[in-house]
Amino acid sequence: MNAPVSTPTSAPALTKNQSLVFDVLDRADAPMSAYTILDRLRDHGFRAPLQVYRALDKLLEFGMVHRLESLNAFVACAHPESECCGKGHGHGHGTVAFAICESCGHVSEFHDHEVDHRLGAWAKAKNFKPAKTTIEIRGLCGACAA
Amino acid sequence: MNAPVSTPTSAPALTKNQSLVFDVLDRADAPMSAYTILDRLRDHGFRAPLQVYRALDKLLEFGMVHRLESLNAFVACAHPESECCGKGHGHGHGTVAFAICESCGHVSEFHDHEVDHRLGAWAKAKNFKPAKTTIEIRGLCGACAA
DNA sequence: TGACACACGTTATAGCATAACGCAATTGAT
DNA sequence: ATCAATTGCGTTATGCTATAACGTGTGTCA
Ligand SMILES: [Zn+2]
Ligand SMILES: [Zn+2]
Ligand SMILES: [Zn+2]
Ligand SMILES: [Zn+2]
Repeated sequence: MNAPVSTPTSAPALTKNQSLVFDVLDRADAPMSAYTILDRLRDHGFRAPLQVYRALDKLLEFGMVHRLESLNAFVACAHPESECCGKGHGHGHGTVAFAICESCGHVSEFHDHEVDHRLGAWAKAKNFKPAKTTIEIRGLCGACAA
Repeated sequence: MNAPVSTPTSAPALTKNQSLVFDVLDRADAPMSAYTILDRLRDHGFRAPLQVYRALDKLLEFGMVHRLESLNAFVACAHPESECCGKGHGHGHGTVAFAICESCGHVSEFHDHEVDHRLGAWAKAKNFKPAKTTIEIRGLCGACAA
């Protein structure tokens, strides 16, 4: 009864908890911390942080959610469809960058092939094997900077 | 008696606590968390996290220390001398990237002008005003990947 | 049927960071 | 000299973020 429920869609089947967490993030207009997500889901039976973290771990693994390291918070994936660096595992995409507005909280997710390339070139030259790359720009969005 | 002690060098004068914290980081061969720094300085009279965090805040402000967001840890600045993007406030440098070995903890700090340029161009196009940019590559260094 | 994998729930604990108070020393007017 | 503003410091308490360790239930597949 706790197994994932398969759906007619292409995305990986999500369990109930994973769906609840993803829906909260997908509807949010700013990054959310795990504990904020927890509070939003108290009415759906969530009682402990682990319920959130376990769902987040899976959603991160599926590539449906991103963690913003500079905020200790999470966002639903909203990367543009440009699959130029897709890695082929279904939804997958290459390294992505985030622009985070410190005033309104809005996050823009984008991919820049040249940035990826330059960082990859540095790694290759130094014989460094990248596993995960974080790029986050904090600042003010166009609307808030005006 | 708590005022900074001026020195014949060019760097900003550091207070006793700031010097102690910087020395610990400068001698370390891997990033250190604030609490680890605290433990190293118990013998020098440190008793509370705030003593560390306040020193770190100043050192970050001076550009002598960097925070690694993906690790919640700190490193002494070790950027190469290339001052191509120096901002002129003494030691200052432009956006810097970190390659962090998940096996041995070694951190390489580097600057890539083209990456800076591309991220700046994106920001300009989107009318986003960057305040601080984080670039961190987690992976395995040459020595550990062998 | 039994071994296994996986999602789940709960309690406790670990690790990271700041709020709020008050004191001491320095600085730089007036 | 004296006062006000600033800065650094020390302490206590608190809050936020994340994981360890345990046990349960359920579906899968020899
Ligand atoms: Zn994405
Ligand atoms: Zn904004
Ligand atoms: Zn540096
Ligand atoms: Zn290494």
